[in-house]
Amino acid sequence: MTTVGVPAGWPATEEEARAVQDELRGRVVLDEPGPPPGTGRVTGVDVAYDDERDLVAAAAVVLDAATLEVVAEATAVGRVSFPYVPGLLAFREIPTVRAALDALPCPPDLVVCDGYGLAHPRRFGLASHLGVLTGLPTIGVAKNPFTFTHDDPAGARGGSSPLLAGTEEVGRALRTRDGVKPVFVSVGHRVSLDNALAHTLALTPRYRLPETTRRADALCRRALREAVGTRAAGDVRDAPTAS
DNA sequence: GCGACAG
DNA sequence: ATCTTGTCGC
Repeated sequence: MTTVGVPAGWPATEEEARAVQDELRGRVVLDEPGPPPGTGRVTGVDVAYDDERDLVAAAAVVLDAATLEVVAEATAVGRVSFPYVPGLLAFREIPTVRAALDALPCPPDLVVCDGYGLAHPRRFGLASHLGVLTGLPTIGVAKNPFTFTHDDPAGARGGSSPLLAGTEEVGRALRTRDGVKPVFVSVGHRVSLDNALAHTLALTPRYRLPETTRRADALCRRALREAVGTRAAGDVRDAPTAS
């Protein structure tokens, strides 16, 4: 199991983190359609936290895009690299997520993130940031509309409506299940919005959330439990004998 | 100034 | 994200 420390030079303040976003934002590629939905492999990434113990666990799960069966998976555990600040989520998740991706035995191809890409106060959310750092095509599928506005999409699966920052479309609210709250899709890096929506629908044959994020969520929680269990056992072993 | 705010 | 039991329903 890979263990990750906070990378050298990682931003320590909100000001530094925002400056990094402003600098890297220009490297996002928006004029590529990305891989065709339903073909090749699609990787989901997610992270679970134990702030008390300063632990983060990340998982990367590779699915066959046609069958949605698991092809490969990897996890990594690390130290919390940044506090949760709306708009700066990437600085909290990326080091451990990258370690998990690096630990995969095969190329990640398209990466589906649990959060946003372009739909971000500075148009550089987690999915875009991860895409720029890895060079991989990425999209973001979030569970909440963040600060953005949208009309309620048509009630049937496939219904969508623009996700708006003022009048600018930064993503789409997409209904993945009939009559169920939509998910919020935005482009990360090297994928078009229409393609991101098609991928999201291809990954939701049964549940609201993409199979990629469901699998990654389950795996990173398990990895965190195991890491905590290991640490707790060590603490007990190393602790002074109680009276 | 206050409240909201991906995970 | 995380704290948390049972419960209603397909």
